[in-house]
Amino acid sequence: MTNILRCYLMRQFSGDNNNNYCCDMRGMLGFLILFLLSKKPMHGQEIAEEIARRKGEKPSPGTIYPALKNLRQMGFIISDEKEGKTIVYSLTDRGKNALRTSKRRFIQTFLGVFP
Amino acid sequence: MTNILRCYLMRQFSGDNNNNYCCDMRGMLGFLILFLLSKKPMHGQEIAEEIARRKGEKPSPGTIYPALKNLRQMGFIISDEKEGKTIVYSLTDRGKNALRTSKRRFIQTFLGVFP
DNA sequence: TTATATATATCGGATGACCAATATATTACG
DNA sequence: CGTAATATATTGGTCATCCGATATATATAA
Repeated sequence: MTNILRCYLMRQFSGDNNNNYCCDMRGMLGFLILFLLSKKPMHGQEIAEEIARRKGEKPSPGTIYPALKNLRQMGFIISDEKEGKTIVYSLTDRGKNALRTSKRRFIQTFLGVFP
Repeated sequence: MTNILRCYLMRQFSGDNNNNYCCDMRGMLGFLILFLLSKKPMHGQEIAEEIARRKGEKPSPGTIYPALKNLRQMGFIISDEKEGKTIVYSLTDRGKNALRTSKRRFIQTFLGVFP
């Protein structure tokens, strides 16, 4: 595991606050993808389209696929056997745990923003 | 107004999706500050402490003050006359509008994340 | 078969959030 | 008064997100 991945992991999903990355608000894309995949397994384009529906702008391939690659390398998502041209991703148990932790922090941070 | 500020403005607060910055998820700090100030006027340290309470980690001075400066330069917040060592910030009308737009986009993007 | 559309993938570059270190000003306390 | 603590502010540097461009593979249509 590279240092970059470790930092990303710590920053986004660690419950341990003894690191310097907690205040970095970047990385909502990974979080959002995990959340979307927790609803139902999807392939890359499906995810991009769902994000487009929510944000009004579709993330480019250069955004979505590296993000998926990171999440896969971290063991948070797994790709089913490639069938044809689509690759369907779903959450691993580790991904579910990561999402749970991440969600708790997200909710706590933005408490009151939602009506 | 510099180009950087314009891009930031467009990215974070514009309802116009015809720009290339909508998919950038960075900048949650500015949004969070606007939200906190909408509850009550605060000075820098108060804001930092409230964020610490929510996130579990206090943003450094090098994070919070440039963020406040940006928001001020964009006309979203205004500083009351400096009394002693504290500078109390509050939202301008433009800041309130920005927050409203930003909030709508935030809620739409993360729909379902909150319980 | 060939052409087009779709899905996946990678790379280079730009960007700006963020922190650590540092500096200054004001207040509080001895 | 001088020292310590608090609040504000700036700078330099690191970092990873994100996009645009490009490439490849598969599926569909002609």
